[in-house]
Amino acid sequence: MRRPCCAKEGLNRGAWSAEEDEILTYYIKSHGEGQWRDLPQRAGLKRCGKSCRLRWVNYLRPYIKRGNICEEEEELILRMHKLLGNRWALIAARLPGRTDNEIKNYWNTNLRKRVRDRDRQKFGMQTDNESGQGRLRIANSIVSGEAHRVIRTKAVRCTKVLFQPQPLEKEQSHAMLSDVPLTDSGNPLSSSHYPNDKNIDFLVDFGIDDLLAPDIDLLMSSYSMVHADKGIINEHKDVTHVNFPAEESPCAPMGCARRFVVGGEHFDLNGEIDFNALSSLLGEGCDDEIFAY
DNA sequence: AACATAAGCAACCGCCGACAA
DNA sequence: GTTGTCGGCGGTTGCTTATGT
Repeated sequence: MRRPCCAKEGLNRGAWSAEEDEILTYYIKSHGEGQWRDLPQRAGLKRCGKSCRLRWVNYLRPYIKRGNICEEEEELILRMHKLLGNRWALIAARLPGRTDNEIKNYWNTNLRKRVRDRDRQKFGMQTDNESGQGRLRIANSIVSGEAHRVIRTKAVRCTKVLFQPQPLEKEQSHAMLSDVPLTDSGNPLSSSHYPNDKNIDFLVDFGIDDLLAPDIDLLMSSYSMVHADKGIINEHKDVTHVNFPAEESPCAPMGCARRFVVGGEHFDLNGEIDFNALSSLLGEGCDDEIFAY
């Protein structure tokens, strides 16, 4: 039987006071993160451990950016959401200083409605205003990113993928896809497995996630270029290689560790795959076909 | 000015996967 | 293989603020 993360009685709830923030920040800076269950007691906070973690992660942690999501970030969110669905933590991981909660809130309050209206225009449906609906709380399958089906895929073994270290032009993005994927046995795939092959075997053998990682790298690199121009960020400029150490990637068919390195930082890619996004990525129209395996 | 409604967002809840015993 | 714990995630709630009437 799972015990609750903390005793609920006598604990503070709701908004955090400045004093609580100070105590939590001081404690974590001197003792480090982790041990959230016991942290409140040790720090002298009348809060649930989960609440402490959430407060730290979403608000108190250093280098958190708040508000003013710029156009480039917004574009990145839209594209990532199209690729990954509601995987807020994954999306936030690609937006330095942003938290999953902020991205989620931003999507729910700004982007979702906008994209939904766009989709409805596209499919000739009513807008919210036209139908007289108010604030939507329940999940709506027509909501963007979900208007087309999102499929959970099985990953395949992939032990190592290397990218050329030279700087990439945007036009070269799709060329990244052809950077020596490996088969289960570790051998390079034949040219028949490359993206312009419509054969479904391409998806099975190549590994759908392998397609997405480069695309996300592209997103990051293009995003970084824009921001580097503005002097905002530059830490993601050098997308140099993708590496899947065999010992870290047992890569059973159900779960391949999808890890890539951007500017020295490691990212894991675990996500639902949007095949429509994939089709646009590949420049192939597969709207009418759903591949599941 | 007062009230109603909508929007924004911090925080909570419950579930799940990873891990250890 | 089973059970319990922990940390993390996504969905949802509810309070606060903004806007409309």
